[in-house]
Amino acid sequence: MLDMKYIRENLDEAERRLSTRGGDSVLGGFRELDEKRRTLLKEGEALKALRNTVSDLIGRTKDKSQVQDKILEMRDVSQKIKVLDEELNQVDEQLNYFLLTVPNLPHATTPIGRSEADNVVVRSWGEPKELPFTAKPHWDLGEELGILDFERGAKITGARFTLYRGAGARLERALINLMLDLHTGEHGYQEVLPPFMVNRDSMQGTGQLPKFEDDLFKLVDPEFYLIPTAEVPVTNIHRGEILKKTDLPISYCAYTPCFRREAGSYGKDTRGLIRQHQFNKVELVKFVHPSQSDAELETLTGHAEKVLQLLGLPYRVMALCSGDIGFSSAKTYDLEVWLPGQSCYREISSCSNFGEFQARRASIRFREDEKGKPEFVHTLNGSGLAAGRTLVAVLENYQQEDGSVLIPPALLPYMGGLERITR
RNA sequence: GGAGAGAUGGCCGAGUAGGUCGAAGGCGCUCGCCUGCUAAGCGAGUAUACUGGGAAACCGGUAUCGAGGGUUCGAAUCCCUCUCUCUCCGCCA
Repeated sequence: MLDMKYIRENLDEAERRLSTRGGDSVLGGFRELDEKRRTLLKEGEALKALRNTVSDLIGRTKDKSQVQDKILEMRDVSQKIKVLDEELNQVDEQLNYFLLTVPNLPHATTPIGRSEADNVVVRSWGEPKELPFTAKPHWDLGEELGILDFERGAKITGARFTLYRGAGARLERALINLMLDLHTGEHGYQEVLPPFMVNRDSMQGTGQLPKFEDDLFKLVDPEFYLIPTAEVPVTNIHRGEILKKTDLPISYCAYTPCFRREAGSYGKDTRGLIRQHQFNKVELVKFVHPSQSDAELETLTGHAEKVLQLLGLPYRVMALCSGDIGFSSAKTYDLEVWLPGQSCYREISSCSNFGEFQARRASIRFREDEKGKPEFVHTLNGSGLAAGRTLVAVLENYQQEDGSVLIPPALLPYMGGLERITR
């Protein structure tokens, strides 16, 4: 959520910065709504002030017959207040909805661009492997090795659900454990295990609602939502809180499954594990002092990269352009891992700085000075990493000519002695 | 699922025959005084949001006692609905 005062005082600038995201003007109608609100507010509050003082007088008067006329007068005033309040509530609701649907301002360093094609390669690590034989995509490897059962996943639930078996299930768990151990042991994150369903307020706090309801799985009774990422429950840990400045930065990492409707992607990535309705992910979340968020995005991205480096998986870091960053994000780096089976780079992590956008929605603050006003913290998060896609990358990069898959050295301690997955 | 109790400021905790309660008191915290040091003691201060005025310091208004609605000139206090917490019983991993 943007600062209403900022929009009020810098409407043109805000509009210009938002326009770099593409699409239509988003701030139209704000001025009118805002002014209407303040007019109603002024009028209503003046009447309330009057009522308060007169009611006070009535209260002090012992003989109520002396103030009978005042009582009648205030009865009218209250009626007027009620009408104004109702009108104000409507305007507030509109304004609030409006504010909740305006995306974040792109960061000054976010490259300007229209689409994915305008994203910028920041750096690369490792050499995309040229295998000395025809590389298979992971769905073939997984089925042939009997570790990924797409048909049964579909039978049990439906399309985009997969049953992992044996070494496949073990490999996914190994990856999750490696990531958690790395981030908690080496990078200073506290591990948390949050609820996988959240309420509406939490979804609104991080920006999924009210705009992206279609992307979510929703439970009817009670009205909960399945989390599309651990970002939601973990960022909301501190919703409505004023944090101690000395506690910042706060760093959490969490393993959770993630549930996404993937509405509007019917034709895309229909094969394999790339686009599932349920997938596993280890997420990194930080609450930081506003002056530190730029630097923290770099370190957090580095923490995610470290996983790929440990696994020996070639990747590149992309700075997403203004037209491609998410609704709540000011700046995002995507990590894209090399997949020999598909001869392309695929997103495996997304690391974002949200500035105060989420903190304002969720009211997460701190005080610069003991007596100072509360200010919003900055929030960041990044996948460290998406486990399913990491498994894909391991299978495709470590496949052998005979169809077996070697276990990367970093995972050996987690695989119970298994060094190679074979049929 | 059945029966009961409760939700007040950073924390604890008053306030239930409606009025001067943004809210006593205590603790904590901040500043000052005092004091070989520490502790104790003394004094002052200590919520948030919106809004009006002001360059600012700051001053004024409104709202907030779990959330929403109602009664009333006026509600932390009365009524209704919801949420959450706790205790007992049942059930259950």
